[in-house]
Amino acid sequence: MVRRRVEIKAIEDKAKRHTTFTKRRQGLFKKVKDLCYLCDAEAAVIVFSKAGNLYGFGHPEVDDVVDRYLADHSSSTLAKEDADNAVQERVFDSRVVIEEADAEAMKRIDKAMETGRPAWDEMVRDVGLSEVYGLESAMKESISKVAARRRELEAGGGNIPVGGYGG
Amino acid sequence: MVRRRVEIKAIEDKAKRHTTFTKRRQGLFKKVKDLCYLCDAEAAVIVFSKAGNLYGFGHPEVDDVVDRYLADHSSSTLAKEDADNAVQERVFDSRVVIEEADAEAMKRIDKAMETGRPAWDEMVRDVGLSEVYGLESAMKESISKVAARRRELEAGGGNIPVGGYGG
DNA sequence: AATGCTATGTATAACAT
DNA sequence: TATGTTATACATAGCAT
Repeated sequence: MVRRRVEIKAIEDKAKRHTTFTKRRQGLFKKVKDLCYLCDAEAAVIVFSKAGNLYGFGHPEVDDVVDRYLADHSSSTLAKEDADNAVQERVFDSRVVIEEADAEAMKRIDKAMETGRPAWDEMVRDVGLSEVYGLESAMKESISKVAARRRELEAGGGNIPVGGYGG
Repeated sequence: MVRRRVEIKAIEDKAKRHTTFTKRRQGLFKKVKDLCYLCDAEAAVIVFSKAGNLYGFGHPEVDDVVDRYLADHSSSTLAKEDADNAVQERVFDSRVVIEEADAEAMKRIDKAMETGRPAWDEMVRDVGLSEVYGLESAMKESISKVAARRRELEAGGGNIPVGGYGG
């Protein structure tokens, strides 16, 4: 039990890696919780293990924070800190891009939607940069609304449409 | 400089809260980075300060992890740890729900898309639970592809369509 | 494999600038 | 208000079960 200073490099031994992953993941989630409580913040962590398992913690909920992230970050300045602690800034105002791309792109998008979802996916392969920005932005906007609607319904308050599929 | 044991409750003093937020956020990001390096994991943290500012860290990128989360978590079991360290399980296989809701719901979705994006948003208000599951799931699937396509284009490799809006 | 223990490394609260 | 210093609380590597 000497615990030498821990080197930050990939742990090769599978059992050891798993133990470290479990312990540090727990510690990480606690840190997030404390940060939220202490500073009245909202936060989420999403972790994929090497094996591909998904672990998440969020306050108030992972999904809430992710939805807010999707709604916010494409129309504001995001300060991202990369792995070397350098800071990169990215400014991206989706509304401008949408206006530029709107007319022609939306025509193609609507056209593709008419023929059903598979074509929708394939269509993405042929889309240009401005279009993809507009498309992604529009979808993120919508998905926020859809997720909000889902939570509303899950909470039990939703108004089921006539002839709908409630439940 | 006595540093008494820290109580986990809201810090009222604004200056102190800000200092704590900054320091703990930095520490948190480092923890995530170390976890990823040590255990060959992928992870992202998203933090909204009380003031509403967005901070993020991810390996390899916040967006990559969020995209993977959106693609994965609605079709698998997610073990979520809540604020009290209890564990909740939520199983949600979207594919089953899609099949159930598909025919009628997709007709309405396509119909709404034909008339443009505003109607798309409004339509969500009238959608039922099964439909909203199918809709959300389909959108998450598609947004993954769109985001992937965007990154591809941003990396410079994309094939700009004829008559497109490249740049 | 998961959990408990404890020596020790690390994060950070209070303070100073 | 942001950054640096330092004493101390906290997280956790190594080991045992």
